[in-house]
Parts: sequence; C-alpha cells; structure tokens
Amino acid sequence: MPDKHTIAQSVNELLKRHGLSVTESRSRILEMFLREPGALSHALIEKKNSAGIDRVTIYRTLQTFTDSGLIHTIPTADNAVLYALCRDACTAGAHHDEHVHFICEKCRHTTCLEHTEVPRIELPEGFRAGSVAVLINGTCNACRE
Amino acid sequence: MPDKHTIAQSVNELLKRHGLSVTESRSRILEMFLREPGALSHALIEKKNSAGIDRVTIYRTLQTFTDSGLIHTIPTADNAVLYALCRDACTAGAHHDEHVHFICEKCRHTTCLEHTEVPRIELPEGFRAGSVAVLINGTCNACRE
DNA sequence: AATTAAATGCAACATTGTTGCAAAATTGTG
DNA sequence: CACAATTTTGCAACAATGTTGCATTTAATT
Repeated sequence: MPDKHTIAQSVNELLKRHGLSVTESRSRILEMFLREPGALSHALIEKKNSAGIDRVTIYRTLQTFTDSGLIHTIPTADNAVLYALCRDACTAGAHHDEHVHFICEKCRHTTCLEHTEVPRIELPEGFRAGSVAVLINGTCNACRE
Repeated sequence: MPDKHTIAQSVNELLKRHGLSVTESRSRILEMFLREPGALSHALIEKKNSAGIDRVTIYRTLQTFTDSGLIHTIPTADNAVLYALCRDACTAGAHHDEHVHFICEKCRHTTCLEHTEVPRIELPEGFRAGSVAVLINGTCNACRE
C-alpha cells in the first residue's frame, strides 16, 4: 500500500487534473477509491465515512467524479450501483471503461479486470454498438480455495 | 401481434408449467411481458398497470417470476433493474440468460439478443467465471436512420 | 486580504423497496 | 360443486435511497 504522502499528492493532483476544486470531502472520498482495490458503493462509502461528510455531499461528489471522468459506474444485477476509479485514459464526457468487471460470489468484492479485453461482438443487422459492458460473476483469485 | 386468445392461453400455460398458481395479477403482468418485445422495469409496469394492482404485489410477482425462471433481471448502469422473459430453457434456480442485452440510446428500449452468443472471455489466473452478462449501449435496428 | 464563485450541510421532500397481517382468491379433494 | 387448506393480495406502516432549495461555509482568483 502506498504511503500517506503519496496518496495525498495523488489525490490533489487527480482532482486538479480533472478541473475540480480541492475540498476536504472530495479528497477524502477520492482517497477511499485510491486505497480500495475494487469498486465502492454509495452505502460502503457512507460506512467508511468517519469524517461525517453529509449524505447529500457524497451523492453530489460521486456525480461530479463521474461527470469529470474520475470514476465510472458499474451496473449490477441487484440494483446497487458501484463506482470505481477510471484508468487515466478517461476524461470528462468520454469514459473508456470497456474492461471486464468481476463480482466475486464469495466476498462480494468487485474487481476491474483492466487488462482483460472485451471481445468484439457480432451484432444482428441494424444494431450499432456504442459502449460494451461485461459483468462476470464467479470466484475471484483471493477466494479460491 | 398475437391475438388475445393465444396470449391468454400462453399466460395460463406458462404459469402452470412453472408451478405457479394462476391469479389475476400474475396473468396481467405476465401478459405485459408477452406483449412487450423487450424488457420492462418495475416503474414501467406500474405505469401500464391500469388494473390497479398493488405496488407491493408487483414487487412480489417480479420476485416470484424471477425465482421460478419465468423472467430474468438485466443490470443497467443507471440503477434501474430491468426484467425480461426468459427463453424456454430457463427453469427455477437455473437461469440460462447468457445472451447479450442491448440498450438503445435513442428509444431507451432494451432488447434481448437471444441469438447473439456471449464470447468466452479469458480471465486472469485464479478467477473462475460463473455467469457472464453483456450489456451493449448503442442504436437499435428500429432507430437507425 | 477581499471578492467571486463553488461546494457543503441542513431540512424537507420524493421515490423506491420491505415487512406483518388480515381479507380474499386459488387449488386440490371429496 | 362446495369445502378446507394454502397461497396470494391489499393495506398500512416502515425503511432505505435519492433529490432539491437555500443559507452558510469554503476554495480559488486578483
């Protein structure tokens, strides 16, 4: 795990690079994402929120981060939106998060498989693909017995 | 569009084949799915609900249908779970809904591309896949100019 | 340091989903 | 076809989740 100094620096730099003003709440929330290897839900962020950031601020911050290309949303089958850090390539308005998302059935942890390519899918006549999301349920490398 | 008689018959038969008792609410809701080419959300079902079926009953019915393999859920990025009819191969506890789901950006309609195969995806060491869901955003065949 | 613009917290509200329980409907059986 | 057993429904109340307006605070700019 990177030390505190490095994380604080990254947080600051990341916010600025995406044209966001640096505030206490944003820094804390972004730090959670940097420390977390996988994805976070709003609920989990609230749980981790020892600083007492307002619930509404968390909603707005997640929206802001998504809009500015810092994080992206991951659709899930059980109606709980997850958020995860975007790769550097993401910019405001243009997400490049076409990697595979893996949800572990045991630890319920969601991992972005950054280096697993999404295959090209042949669509029926008349359909034109924009973005492609792949969600895999299974057992992750940490939970394998 | 199939005529009323045929749909009423199918509804009845489908419910029975899945071991469910035939009630007014279930018939009406299942009929919506049979008439609808794509997927339905809870909200949309409530809107179409001219019969005044209770909100709670709709929730419970969708749960029952999902449990018994009549319909399956489709994850979406905007936190609105969609439901769609399963192919005949689906049975209680064992969904075979590994087809591609297509969400049109123009008409917001979700189509199950039953015949579009989900490709095998090579996972990193230690990950084992269970189910795979593919969600494609784009323009559907009806909205293509 | 002062000004301007943006972000936050609070309160109130809207929407969505859940649970317990009594009333009503469905199914199987004689 | 009527009866009993079981399931399903509607209602009410509640819990959780997400949204909006506005006054106050905070951050960026000069």
